[in-house]
Amino acid sequence: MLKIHNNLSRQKEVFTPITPGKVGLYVCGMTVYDYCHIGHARVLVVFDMVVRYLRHSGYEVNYVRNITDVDDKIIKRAHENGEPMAALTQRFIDAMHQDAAALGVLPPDQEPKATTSMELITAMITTLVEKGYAYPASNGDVYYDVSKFDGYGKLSGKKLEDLRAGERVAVDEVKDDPMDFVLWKAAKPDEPSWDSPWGAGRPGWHIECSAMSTDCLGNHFDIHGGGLDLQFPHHENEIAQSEAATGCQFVNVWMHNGFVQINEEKMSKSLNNFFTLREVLKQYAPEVIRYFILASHYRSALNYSDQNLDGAKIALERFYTALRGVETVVIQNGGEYEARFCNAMDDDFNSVEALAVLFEIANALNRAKADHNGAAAIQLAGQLRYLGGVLGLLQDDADVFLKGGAQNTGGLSDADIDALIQQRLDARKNKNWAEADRIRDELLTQKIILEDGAGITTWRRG
RNA sequence: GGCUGGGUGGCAGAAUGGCUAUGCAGCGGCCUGCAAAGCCGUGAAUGCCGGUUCGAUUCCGGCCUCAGCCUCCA
Repeated sequence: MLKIHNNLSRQKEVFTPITPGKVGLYVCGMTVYDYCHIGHARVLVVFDMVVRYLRHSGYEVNYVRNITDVDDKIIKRAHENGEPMAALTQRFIDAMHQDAAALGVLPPDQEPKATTSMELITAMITTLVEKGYAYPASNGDVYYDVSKFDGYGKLSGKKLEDLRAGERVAVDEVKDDPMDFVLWKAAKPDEPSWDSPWGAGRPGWHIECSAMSTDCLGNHFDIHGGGLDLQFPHHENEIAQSEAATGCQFVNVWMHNGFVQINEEKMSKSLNNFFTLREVLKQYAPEVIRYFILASHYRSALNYSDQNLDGAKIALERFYTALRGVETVVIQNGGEYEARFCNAMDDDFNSVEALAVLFEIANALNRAKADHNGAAAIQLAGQLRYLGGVLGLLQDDADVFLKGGAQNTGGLSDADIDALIQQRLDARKNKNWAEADRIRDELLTQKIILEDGAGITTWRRG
């Protein structure tokens, strides 16, 4: 029985889909004007894990993840670069898809873009204006009137009066209320724009998600996710827009993943303390990053550090070392471990405890190998790969992972290494331990670690 | 100022009203020419102060402290 922490109620609830057996899931994706950073990687991986587990549990999932391809920052960046907005966004959409694929993130079922959803967006704004929830302002913008929506603040736990008294709310002359937010922005000269009943302009950020999510999944759907920083105001505003427009509940379960922190501080564009995924991938294998993300609960803060990434690498080495040398046979279940694995995942996607179960399988697998129990080893290896696959992990060939190591450009080729190992085997045969140790040390300076087995020497990159 | 969520062994990081996390590191042993990997064993924790309870790290209250939201942000 799957339980999910619902941020709307701030507690774990038994998950009950609107339509039995089916799940509609919408996740706020990226604003494409730069490369993905580790925070984006976390959203991608966390909800990929959620989708994989929902499917493993037998649900038919319709996973929608949008792309914001028009907004102030994009327009600014395109202007700085002196390139058309569409060229800029396409470049970073392609980059994002590459990054997601590297992390083993499966493509969403639908990936709507703001710029190709303008009719939906203007239609929803029209409805909001007609119903009296929105008003055109003197400057050509259209604003949402928060005072008209009773439930405003229910997701973030904020009260309008507190928000108005907040330190950082700027007073804007054209708004009726400082908390009103923009649905449609009138175009300034040289800005990309679309026609609308209120003149040429572009959508405010929040409305696109209301329009696209209800279009793809219906007025009322199961799960909406995104980073914790989107809870307010973005998701709060989505609720206000969608529920005012449709007259029914928007979303049953709200899920937010925690931040990636660096030195105990949130990693963000505005603080300029972020690492792009591409930078990190120069140092660590993609699966190491995926493991690092899943080794903390999705709602906790995730502290980025070389030490923690190194720990993730070592943990994966343990798994792949256990899998190495065992014939790969596809097994479609986790055997005796499946129940505990699922109990962990059913508890609000507790991937950390699920990984602990995988370590137990690795331990049993190592014992089976030590006991020369080949049949048991093959079975356990299959179960480990199967359950690992539910998390999107351990699908690589063990030798490929272990010999791949860090970004080893230059240095010794596999053939060079094999030749040196052969020389060393000859030396060992002659009990020339000094020469054998010399070769081993020489390889170690290149971060090649040798492991002498029964009559065979294996190696890996450290 | 208003509102959230945290503080667990050397590190990372789960869980729990009484019993075991898990990984890394440490210590002892096995294996090895020596290592590495692996196996077996082992020490080590619940911010502070009260309360409830036979018993609290877990529930309640207060305090200290950290992070976050209230402005674009995954």
